[in-house]
Amino acid sequence: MKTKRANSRNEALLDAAADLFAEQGFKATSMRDIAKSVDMLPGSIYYHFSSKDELLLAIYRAGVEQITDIFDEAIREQHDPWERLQAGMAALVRAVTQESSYTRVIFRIKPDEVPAFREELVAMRDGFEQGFAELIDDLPLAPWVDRHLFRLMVLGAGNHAQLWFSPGGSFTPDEIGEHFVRYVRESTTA
Amino acid sequence: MKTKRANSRNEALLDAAADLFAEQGFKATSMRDIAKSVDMLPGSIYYHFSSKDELLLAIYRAGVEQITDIFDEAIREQHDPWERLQAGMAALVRAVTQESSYTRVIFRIKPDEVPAFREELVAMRDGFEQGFAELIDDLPLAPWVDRHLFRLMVLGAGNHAQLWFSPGGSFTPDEIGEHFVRYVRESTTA
DNA sequence: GCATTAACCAAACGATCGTTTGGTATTAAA
DNA sequence: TTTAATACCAAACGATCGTTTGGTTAATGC
Repeated sequence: MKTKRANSRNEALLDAAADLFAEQGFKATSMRDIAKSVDMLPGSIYYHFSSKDELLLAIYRAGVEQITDIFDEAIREQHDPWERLQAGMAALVRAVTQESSYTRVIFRIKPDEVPAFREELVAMRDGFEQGFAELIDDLPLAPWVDRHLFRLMVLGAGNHAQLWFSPGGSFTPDEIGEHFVRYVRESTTA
Repeated sequence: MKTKRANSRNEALLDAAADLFAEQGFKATSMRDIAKSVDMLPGSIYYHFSSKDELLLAIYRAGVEQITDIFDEAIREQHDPWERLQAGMAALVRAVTQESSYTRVIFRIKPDEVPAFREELVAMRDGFEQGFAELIDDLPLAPWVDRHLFRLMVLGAGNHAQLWFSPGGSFTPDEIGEHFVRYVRESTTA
């Protein structure tokens, strides 16, 4: 039985760490930074999490859960395969740019930055990308299209949005998803 | 007039630092790492470069020069706008994956990691991406295609190759460029 | 032959890092 | 009313970081 207080501080810590990791990166964020933003002393964090790496692991886990939900919800109401891809792309762009710090951490922090949990992190991310792969499996692509390469191209384009997307810019995530899919749809349709 | 010995040690330092930066990242590479790989003591590096940041700046400069050359040479012999884009894409994929450590550093180290030189680094990278923009300006695209967004999509797809490309994999950089362009060509042609 | 400069070494500096340790209020259970 | 667990604080640990300082050796210029 967990007390309310324990949970709230625990989540506050995760929130603060997720914010900082998403904005400054993992190595650039110190435990002292995190502690300060929740009004704690650095050592006190270790009552809640046993290491900085474990902190990232928890954030990653929550982030993957979030992005999976966002993604699933976005494509659920679409039935045309291309429109499903479009909705998925829009969800991806939202996730890497404006959704939550947790989802942004997934695309900002690379598994190699945390050697101790490298494989776990890769597995988590792959779990999400699997959803994307299924979307692409359902597309009526011409036989000369390599679905693996096609997925990497689309995923790369979406991931890259984290480097240039601006909330006040010319396009919303939905519009970006729409455009990107239109750019490839006719060329690759069987 | 510089002596041969000075230059060779200077270049050896840049080479070693570029290798390490490209493989481990900027923050994860210490001056002691660099020193060790050229059989020097850490402090001695400061005879050649005044700071770690300056080291990266020099590598960035050389890297942009390299990638610009690679890129220009790749598209020079092509005259059809789509084939020029294809050649440019192939060059980009080569640059971010297997070309030289210098070019890979440009796509691995983000300007925000070095606040002191952030703007210089951004300007350098933009200088290269300008070449890409010109390629896309020459494409006979349908009016509904946003060239800015189209460039970001293509650039993102190429950049992303650094995370999945394997020299012994199913595709060469040339083949990747060919596929990627084929995936968008028909859809977007006027 | 002498002075100078280039190219380092040896050693340390202060700062910051993730983390540990021991203690201390506060709360809840008995 | 005592006991015990919770949720911290205060202070420090050793390691590592980028960098500096002062000296040393070898090559070069006059």
